[in-house]
Amino acid sequence: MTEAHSSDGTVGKALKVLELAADFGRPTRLPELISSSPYPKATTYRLIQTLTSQNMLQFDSERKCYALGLRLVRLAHAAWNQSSLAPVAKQHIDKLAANVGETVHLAQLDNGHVLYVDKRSSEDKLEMFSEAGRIGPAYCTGVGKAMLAFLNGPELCEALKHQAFHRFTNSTFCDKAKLQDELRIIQSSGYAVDREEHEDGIICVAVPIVSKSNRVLGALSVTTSAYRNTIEQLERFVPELARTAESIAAEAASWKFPHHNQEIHLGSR
Amino acid sequence: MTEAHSSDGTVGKALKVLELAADFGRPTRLPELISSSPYPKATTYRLIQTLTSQNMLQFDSERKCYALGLRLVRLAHAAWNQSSLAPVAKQHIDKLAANVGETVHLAQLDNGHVLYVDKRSSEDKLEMFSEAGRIGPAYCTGVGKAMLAFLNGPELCEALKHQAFHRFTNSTFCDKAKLQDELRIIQSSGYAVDREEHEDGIICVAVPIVSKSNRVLGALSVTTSAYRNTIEQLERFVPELARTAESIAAEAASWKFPHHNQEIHLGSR
DNA sequence: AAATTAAATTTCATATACTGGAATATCTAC
DNA sequence: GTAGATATTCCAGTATATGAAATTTAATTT
Repeated sequence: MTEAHSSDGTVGKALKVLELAADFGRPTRLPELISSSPYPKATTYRLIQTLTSQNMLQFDSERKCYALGLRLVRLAHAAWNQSSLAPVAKQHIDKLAANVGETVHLAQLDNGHVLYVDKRSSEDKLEMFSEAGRIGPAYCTGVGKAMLAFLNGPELCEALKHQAFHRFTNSTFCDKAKLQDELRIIQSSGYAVDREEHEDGIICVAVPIVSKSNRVLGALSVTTSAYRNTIEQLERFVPELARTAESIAAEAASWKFPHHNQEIHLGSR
Repeated sequence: MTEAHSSDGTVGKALKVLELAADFGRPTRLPELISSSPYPKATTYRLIQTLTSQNMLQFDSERKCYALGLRLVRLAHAAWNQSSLAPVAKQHIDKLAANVGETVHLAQLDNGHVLYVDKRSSEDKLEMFSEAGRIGPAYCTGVGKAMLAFLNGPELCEALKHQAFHRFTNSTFCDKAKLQDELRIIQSSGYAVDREEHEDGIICVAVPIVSKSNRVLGALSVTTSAYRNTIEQLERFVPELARTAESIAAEAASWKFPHHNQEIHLGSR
């Protein structure tokens, strides 16, 4: 239903090109964009022009390359506030992180992938966007599996289509069947475990955040180093993790329209 | 030249509608969007459909409202990494914040407005998007005035068009002439001061970050409470602030293509 | 400096996708 | 059950996007 059909007319194409620019992960030259685009040269060229004129891309005239525009950062700020669990979860995560003394991640599902929307870390200073907005695989991360396990049939089916099953480490589950077995276990236990499946030396436990109506809203995890802790030690955190997830779900439900249109007096756009 | 003409065909209209949804600052109902849209009902309706299908908006079926989509958060993460000064400036800001022991802001100009892209705070924990992506006025903030002062003629002219000159506090400069006088002072002194012009009780000093070729890249500020410090005390930080700005500009210049396309193995979008 | 190659931009006839007033269907409330 | 609001679809007319090819511009080589 709410699938991102690759073709929603011109707008879909423009966003596809924008996504290409994002995928390069660095400022990109016109020919690179054109050749990686599924659309003909002239079409791609004009879409890029339009996106640039709209500040969704920006052109660096010295280096002759295109990068994502800052307008996206502004829009994402609004998106993060309006649509992510982060503002609702903030207080709860603060408390959780303080109690467990390990890194806490808040993630949501975006197109079958894990989107990290917030993070608390004992050591690091704040990392802002360098963390929030990051994406990762769903099939081999704690938060990813926790969310997948509680999706309903069609949702799961859709999400599974997007899994790459790339082998990151020796422990990575590389096929759908094994993953589905694992998901069943998670369903009954209520939490997921990542045993260095995504990154060597990194383990975590994660729980889903599920609404009253059984919709998966997101997931919460506690991550640590495999050299510092064992899975068993992490599992001690599960009850508190689960309690926090519940609180977040409850607050998300009550937070109908929490954000009032705080007046920002700016001129024309 | 690189102006955001409100009409770049369908794409421009779609983005305009997206912007409307962002401006509400909260999940919005269809009629609200339709009536605030400059386009006819059916057109707006379909643009919303397209944006939703593209995950730029998301529809909350329980509350029957549209909110900005998480795809924006993902895209913004890439934008922040590629296009903002934040990744380049990170180390420098860390050091600066540690030395001055006050809140440090990194901002850039977006369509005549101040866009905060990073922040270091002595007290607060990390605040992620709640800070990064925030916008503010240029004409009455330290970072804003610092940037305006070093724009060239056409750029300044363009930027001034977007200033609302709303009176936030008793100290706010409310007209263009006074602002321009102030900008001249900033030009010669090299730094800007905010004497509670935007928010009562908040003062700051700011310096622009200017490239070798004299282009304004951004601005850096140290903020504090008017009750804790005086402007004169803040001015002691100006030399270090200026040095940091220079380092950032230098590093930005050398950072041609710093980000290699770190392989993220995900499935299809 | 001329020649060669690559990159950026424009042209233009065509086809397609967008448009929007109005009709209709669907939901809500009384 | 009816009124009023909201959501969605129709469809002809048209503006807009399309894309192969041509042209201009810039970068490299000889």
